[in-house]
Amino acid sequence: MVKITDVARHAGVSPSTVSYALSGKRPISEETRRRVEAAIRELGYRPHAGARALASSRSNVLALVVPLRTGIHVPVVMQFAVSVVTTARRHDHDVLLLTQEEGEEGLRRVADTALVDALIVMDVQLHDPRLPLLRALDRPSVMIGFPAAHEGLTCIDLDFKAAGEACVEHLARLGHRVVALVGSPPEVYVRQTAFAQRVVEGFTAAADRGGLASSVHPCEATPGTARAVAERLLREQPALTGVVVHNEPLLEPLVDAFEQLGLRVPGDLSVTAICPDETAAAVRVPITSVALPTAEVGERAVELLMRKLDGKSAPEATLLPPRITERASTAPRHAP
Amino acid sequence: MVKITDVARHAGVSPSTVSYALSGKRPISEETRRRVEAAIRELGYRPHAGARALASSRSNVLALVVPLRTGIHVPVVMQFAVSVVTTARRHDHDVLLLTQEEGEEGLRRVADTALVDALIVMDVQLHDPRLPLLRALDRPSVMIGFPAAHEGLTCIDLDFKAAGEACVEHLARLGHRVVALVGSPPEVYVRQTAFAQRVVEGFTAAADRGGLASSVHPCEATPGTARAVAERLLREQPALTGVVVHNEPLLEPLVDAFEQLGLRVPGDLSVTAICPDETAAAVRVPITSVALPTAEVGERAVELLMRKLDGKSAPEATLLPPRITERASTAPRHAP
DNA sequence: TTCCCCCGTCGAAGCGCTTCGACGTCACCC
DNA sequence: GGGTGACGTCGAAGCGCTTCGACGGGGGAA
Repeated sequence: MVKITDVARHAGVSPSTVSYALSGKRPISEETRRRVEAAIRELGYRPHAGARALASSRSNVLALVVPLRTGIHVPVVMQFAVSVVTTARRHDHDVLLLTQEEGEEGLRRVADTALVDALIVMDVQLHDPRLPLLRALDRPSVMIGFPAAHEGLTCIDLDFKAAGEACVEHLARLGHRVVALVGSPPEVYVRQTAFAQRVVEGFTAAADRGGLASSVHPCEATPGTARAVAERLLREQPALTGVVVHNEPLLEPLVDAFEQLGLRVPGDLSVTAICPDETAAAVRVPITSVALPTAEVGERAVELLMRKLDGKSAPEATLLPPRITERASTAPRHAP
Repeated sequence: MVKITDVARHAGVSPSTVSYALSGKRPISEETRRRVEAAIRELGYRPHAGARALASSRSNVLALVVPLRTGIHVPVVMQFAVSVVTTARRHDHDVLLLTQEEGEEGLRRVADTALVDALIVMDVQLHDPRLPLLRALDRPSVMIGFPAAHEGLTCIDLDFKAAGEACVEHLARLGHRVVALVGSPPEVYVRQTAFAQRVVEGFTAAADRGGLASSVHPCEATPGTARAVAERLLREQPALTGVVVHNEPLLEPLVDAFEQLGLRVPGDLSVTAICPDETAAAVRVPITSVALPTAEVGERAVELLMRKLDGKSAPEATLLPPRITERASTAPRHAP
């Protein structure tokens, strides 16, 4: 293994000079820097991560806790993860993968052993048991999602309440008076997963405000249930003309089911969704949707951490405003 | 931060004794061990990961490279990842997440900086550019998947060729004479992704051997294309009665499409698949399938690495034999 | 010209842990 | 009863890096 002293000798400088040339923490003459860089290249030097972490008390590793629970749409989780990893790399950090299963003990372990410098937590519940721990930890953290009480914590997410409202308001503007929310699986609400709850809030508030008749239906995320869901909706609300879907796997099958029941989309029924743009655009009838900006959320989560690690201030709450994209699935309501 | 010297003082022993009590590398008296453990508990001691890595030249971290490319079914990737993380934790290791995008440089970086002790690589191509690198690295690695030439490397995967064969043979045994393979997306084959290729090999070989008429159809993994795929299959092979699906997202929509075209499953058409058991069992008509044993593969990949890290021998090639489970989607062929 | 300060570099002191060799004690065997 | 190990513990020497204080030399200000 080639170490910093080898580089130093080869470049005719002291080890500390090599270190400063690498970190830029002290000025180094152009000439010296060049010689050091040449030596590094010729010897194929790579600083030892452990030694660096020990001496600098920075591991340059971030922990990412991913949810594994049922009802969570896996591809979306992966999009967050990829965005986090990619952004972390841009900031010269790596990402350690923790599963929800490891729980609080896992968080405490990687933080207390100084394995990681900071943490990102996903799948936040309204009353998340990890909150006290995150507050107590001596390392910065960011939550993707908003718990009920988040003072002293840094959170970022799409403004799901506003997203729910945006969908209803879009439908209301088109003249729809009876709307339904096809939500996430029941267990997601039982766990009080923050984002799902907030969609319901926004949906209901906007419908009430606009005087629309509305109903909320938690639904399994299995495509096979789409037909049954569609039938139930129409049975319970025969005048239904607007649907908001917050359930990725069900989106396409649900549209199919409605059409098989004789309702054209958007002719007889307008459909909007809250999901990644790619998902919405890929459906046979491209769906008007509020984008789930996974890439942006992941990126900004990392950037918030970087600010905190640099000792700079970071906003506690970042709510990304919903952005609705009109596609082919919504249209003005038929004259009755 | 509480360190090993604090624990030592509190327990009335030397730091090295604490270390040995922790690692078990030298015998420690019952009495001393108890005192050390008590001190650790009382002080809330956690060994510093960096210091440990530096002194022992072991980071207790594994790198996992996950594929991000199109055509790869994300939930399956996640299942591998979860299994790897869980198993790694059982062996007191953590997992660093690398994206395919980081490429060879990423592998070299984490290995050369001693950030990780060993590597797991997924989404192996037949002629994977990373092979020379993995051979040259001074750290052990395991590939999930089999490249064309894998001497000197450790690989593990389901025996996809045998899986393809098993599906055809199952259909042949039921009397089917005309079969089709609904494969992964075209780009997967273009990249020569190892497992997809091998399924085709096995499928074709078994069909030829049994004298069955067969055809292979790479297919996009978008549910919306199911109807078109079904129509094409029936147009090209009107006598078709057996289908093998190696394309998770298309499985359920395809079954629906066939039924909409007037073919009952399994009455008129028998369907088998290669996919995780949960996926096969969740379809409306539960699908006879060869299981994709993601949990087992991930677990064994980690265990192979552990053996290698312990200096023990590990088999170079581990091919898991296919296990077919009969469900409701296959039946003897109708008398013509 | 003198003083001061900044630039660029060096040496040395750790960071917190593991590990090696050494040493005293005790039991056991011939 | 002395030799021989095994056991249990200690002290010290690093692991490879960062960082702090120091210092010589040169330029600008007075």
